[in-house]
Amino acid sequence: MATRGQSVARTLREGVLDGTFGPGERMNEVDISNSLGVSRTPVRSALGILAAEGLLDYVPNSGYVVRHYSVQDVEDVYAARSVLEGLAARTVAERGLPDRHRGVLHKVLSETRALCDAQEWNEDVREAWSRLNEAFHDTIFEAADNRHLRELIGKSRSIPQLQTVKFRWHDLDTLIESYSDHVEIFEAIADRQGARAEYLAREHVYRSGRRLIANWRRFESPTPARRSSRRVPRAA
Amino acid sequence: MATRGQSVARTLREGVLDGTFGPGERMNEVDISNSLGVSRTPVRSALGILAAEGLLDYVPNSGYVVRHYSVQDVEDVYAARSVLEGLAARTVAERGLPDRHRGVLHKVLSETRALCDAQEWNEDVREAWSRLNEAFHDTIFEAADNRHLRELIGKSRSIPQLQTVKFRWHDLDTLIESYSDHVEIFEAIADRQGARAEYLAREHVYRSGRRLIANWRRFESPTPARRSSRRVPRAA
DNA sequence: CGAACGGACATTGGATGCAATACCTATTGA
DNA sequence: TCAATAGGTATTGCATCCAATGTCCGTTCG
Repeated sequence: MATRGQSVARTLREGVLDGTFGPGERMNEVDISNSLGVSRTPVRSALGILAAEGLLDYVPNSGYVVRHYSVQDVEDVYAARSVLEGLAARTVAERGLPDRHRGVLHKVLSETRALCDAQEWNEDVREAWSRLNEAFHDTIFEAADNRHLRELIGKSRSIPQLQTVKFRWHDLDTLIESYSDHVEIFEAIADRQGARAEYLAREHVYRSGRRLIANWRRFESPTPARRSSRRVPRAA
Repeated sequence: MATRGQSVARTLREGVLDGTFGPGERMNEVDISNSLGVSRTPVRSALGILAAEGLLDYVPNSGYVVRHYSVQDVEDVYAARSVLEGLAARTVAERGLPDRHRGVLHKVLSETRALCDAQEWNEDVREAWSRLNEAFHDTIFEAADNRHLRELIGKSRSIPQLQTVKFRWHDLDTLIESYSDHVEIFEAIADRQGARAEYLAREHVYRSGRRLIANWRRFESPTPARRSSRRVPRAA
């Protein structure tokens, strides 16, 4: 096991990503340390890390609040992600896809294909596809073998509330369209078509982003106000 | 003034970037806190931040060491930077360059031009050009108006020892070539040529990176071993 | 009745003390 | 002479304590 600070950071990171902590919500040190059963020290360390990662905003003498991602922010993230994924795809296409990664991609694609053919849509399918989608992109990044690129992409995939928005995001048509994109990207990479692979990856991410943004707009409209209760009103 | 943790982080960050702390060097908490006249707490906070930024490596129960950037790492960084700068240039070209930024760029370019025409090369010229170069790129990022992109680029510009390597990096020919690149990028943006601006920015960063990498290789060859003295050998 | 002022409190920022862990070294035995 | 082990020590990890700061609320004065 790692240090407590690290595990607290992981826990809090998950909470921010899956929406347990809403946007604008204050991260109270003593509350968190009480609920996690540790002292304030590792909590503070974890909060500092999450702020450096961009998940929290920090104001001196006031503390940390969950960063609010507007529609504009999500658009910005996906604009950057598209060129980064394009770079990864092009790099792999030009350098050649190692057999190991080729095998993984093949497996991922055939499983996704099975999911498409089943023509069903439920929570299990959504979950399975989510993992397959991540595996596809991760494998390409790994094959690109660029540590810095992986770090940047990691940052681009950490968006507060992403999980909850994604939850109502997908449907079967999305899955099929995405699968078809993946197949083309894979073939372009396998055929060493660098420019084409880059273009396809960019376009794929752009389309995914556009769908996400549409849902993000619906998601954030009902709750435009950022909660910011510094202190709970005293009882009586 | 901000908190002590923040100023300590700034100080240490500069030290890592300008080579005061060499690659692989241990960041001893008590030494740092003594030399800066603060307690261990803000130092620990600062070290955590720098580790999250990627400037330090962290191993539990051992502490923080300055991250070693190999030639491969620098290549990776510049590969990512080139597509990010390309995205920024294209974005500005497509959305149009605001008058304010146009004015700044014009001023930066004319000052750079004056530097080229002077046909001199000394420490002051190098310093001035370094600032002008940063201003040029910063202005484009600002005009691109993409918060996430700026964060990613910031990460890509934080490389340990960058300052010391850059110190012996430039010469007059480099300056002239770079100026000519900047002029073309500016014109492409002003003419709303999005694809061309992206290509030129990419190529410009690629060339800059290639030069830096050549020097990096010369720089790191003499000291391949990463210093890792956990404790200073006791005297006698 | 409204606005400004003052006090109290919650919360964060920093310092210090203590425990735990790992490393280094010296010693001993084969 | 080399290797393994045991002990000492430096250093980190965490908890707690104290100071500082900002916010909220009640009161008072215009």
